[in-house]
Amino acid sequence: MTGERVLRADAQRNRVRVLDAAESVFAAYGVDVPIEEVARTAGVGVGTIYRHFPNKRDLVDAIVTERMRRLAGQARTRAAQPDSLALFEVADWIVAEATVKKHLGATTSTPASDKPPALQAIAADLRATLTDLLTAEQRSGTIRSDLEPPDLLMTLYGLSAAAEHYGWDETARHRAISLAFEGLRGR
Amino acid sequence: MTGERVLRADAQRNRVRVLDAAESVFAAYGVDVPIEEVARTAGVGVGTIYRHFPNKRDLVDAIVTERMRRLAGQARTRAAQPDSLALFEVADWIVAEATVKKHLGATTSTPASDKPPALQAIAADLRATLTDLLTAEQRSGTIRSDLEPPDLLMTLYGLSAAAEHYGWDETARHRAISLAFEGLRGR
Amino acid sequence: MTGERVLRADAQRNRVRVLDAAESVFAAYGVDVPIEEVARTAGVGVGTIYRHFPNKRDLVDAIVTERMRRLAGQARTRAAQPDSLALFEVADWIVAEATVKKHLGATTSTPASDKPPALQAIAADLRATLTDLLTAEQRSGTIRSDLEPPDLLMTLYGLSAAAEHYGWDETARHRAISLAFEGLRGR
Amino acid sequence: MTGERVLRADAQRNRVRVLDAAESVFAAYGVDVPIEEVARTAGVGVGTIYRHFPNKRDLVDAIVTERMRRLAGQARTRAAQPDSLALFEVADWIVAEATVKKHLGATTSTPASDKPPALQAIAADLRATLTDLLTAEQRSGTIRSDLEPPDLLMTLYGLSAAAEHYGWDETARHRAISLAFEGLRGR
DNA sequence: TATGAATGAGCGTTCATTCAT
DNA sequence: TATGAATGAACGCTCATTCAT
Repeated sequence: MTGERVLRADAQRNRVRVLDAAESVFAAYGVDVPIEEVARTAGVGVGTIYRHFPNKRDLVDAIVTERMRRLAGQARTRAAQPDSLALFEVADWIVAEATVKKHLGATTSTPASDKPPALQAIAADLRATLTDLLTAEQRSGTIRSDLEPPDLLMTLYGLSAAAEHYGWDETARHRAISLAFEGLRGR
Repeated sequence: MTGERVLRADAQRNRVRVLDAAESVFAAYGVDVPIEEVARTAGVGVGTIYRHFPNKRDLVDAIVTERMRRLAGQARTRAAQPDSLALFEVADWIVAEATVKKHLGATTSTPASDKPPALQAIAADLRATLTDLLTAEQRSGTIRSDLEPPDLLMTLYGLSAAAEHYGWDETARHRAISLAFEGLRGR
Repeated sequence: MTGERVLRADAQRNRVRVLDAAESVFAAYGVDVPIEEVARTAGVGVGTIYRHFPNKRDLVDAIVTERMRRLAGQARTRAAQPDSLALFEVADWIVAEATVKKHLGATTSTPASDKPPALQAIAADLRATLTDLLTAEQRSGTIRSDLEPPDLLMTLYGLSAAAEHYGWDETARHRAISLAFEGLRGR
Repeated sequence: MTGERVLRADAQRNRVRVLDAAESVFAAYGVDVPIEEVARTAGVGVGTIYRHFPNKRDLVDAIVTERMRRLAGQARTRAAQPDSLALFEVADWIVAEATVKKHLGATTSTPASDKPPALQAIAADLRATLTDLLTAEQRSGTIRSDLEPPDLLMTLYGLSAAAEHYGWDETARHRAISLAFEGLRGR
């Protein structure tokens, strides 16, 4: 039993190494990079990757899910103590994450029926948090009351896509988000 | 001479068929679709495609260039008689075009040094037109004077990406653009 | 009838242009060069080439046949007035011809059952002439009497292959042939 | 460690199978034969070939290099105890090897700048050995003193080409080499 | 269990040959 | 009849996935 435990720990460490390697490799060269490259970066054989992730798609989804989980958690925490900056900050985190081939953004903003259930649940959670933040801002009058959650989501999607495309640093990101929020704020 | 004309006409028709097929196939399945699929859709052999376009990349570029040429032309014409709606309309055309894998948007908004010169020139032309329209609006006070052309381009990029992702119809598109422009307009 | 004659003359001219183009193109880039390249060089369409030569192989054979015909003719003429230099001179012509991918040499020296009858006949004629010259030299004692025609042919083949490979000029060619003939001459 | 060894052994066996298959297939049908055919003959998938040899050219070069390495080694050993038969024997080995599309001969006799460094080095070594043998024979007066190494190389090239073309057996080979060497020997 | 060698379907591209003009 | 556009089989090569070790 202890032996099994040790093995599990080993496997777990490998899983993490693969995930880390995949994340950086995909971010750098796109998801079309061969699995072999990920294996090389992770310092494991391809077989090991396939043991943890039945196919390439699953690996990509796992990365997205992980990133999203982190994001959704942070967002929920931040939303627990809402203030006038909360929505902006959460939006900033989301846009900042927009790297790995837009996959994150894409998954954030739609039910995405072809995504694994786990991911869909997390995305739904994030959307719920965003909706909460939106409602709060509308209640305090800082965002136009005629906006719907999808308006916010689509704005975040556009910002994420642009962030990925232009490779925005923090300054550029803040400027862009501010500009977009100006529109949401209304007169 | 007439004989040559006839031949040309035939080849030209095939070129157009290929272009049309490629446009719809790429739009539907992405540019990673096999050339063979494009050929099948066009009702020609792969060799015919390669006769007209030395390689796949050139085919994609040709589509983007064509779309962009149309757009840049329309935009320039519209910009010749500028009024308070001109920028919005041009933006609407651009966002409406956003289909073929975001390539159009991507090319509109950056110098994209790896694109063929013809495309770069057209993109530059479109950017110039947009800058003109922006300046005009700023002069008439309908757009914040502290905005730079890149702010407009990035906004259009984000909108285009979202349009492609959500598959917006005209109504959704207008709403999104209005919202974004609200931000550009300022208080 | 006259009209037909004119047409024939036209066709004949095209045939020659194709043959000339093919000869120089094949010599320069090898027989693997696309037919299209030959057509371009000849200033005709590929269809014209295929009208004269049903397939690529036939075109190559036609060139070889033509070269060989010239060679066999020259050789026969020279052999009509045999002297102590005749064999050397004929050998020199043959080796000098060795360019187009060794095809000439290859065809010169074997029955080559997969070659067109016309070519085989000419090759046989050339071989006969060489045999005559060999016999004459043997009779006058300048070549070892124990040599058989195949010994001569194989020597010429080797020299031709080397000529093609090294791109010998006249000087190098003469030196090599002299050296080889020294061996044939015997003590 | 043992595990690694075993794996290596397996891969090594496949490498050899591929090399053997390629050698015989290329010898039989020429190097233009599809890689697929080599794979079929070796009883492996094409991917396996490409795992061992990045591209077709490398496979061909590997075969040539291997043959040449064997040859250069044998030659050097034989040249260490030179006697009046040494040069003839080495020449015989070289000519006997002349199969795989003349590539071997071609590489033996020229610097061949487009060949891999390893092959060039081995070819240079073989040439050096031949030069040594030539010099020795000249010193003992069995070969004309006015001959240069290139004369010998070109003779071997011609003999190899002929050997490949005619498919000489040992008897024919010996006769041809003797004949050629007669010329090198001089009066 | 981890490894990485093996597999083979699939892709981009070429080019001999055919055929509409 | 000459033209060159169209065809499509075939090739070199890649890479997701499987499997022997």
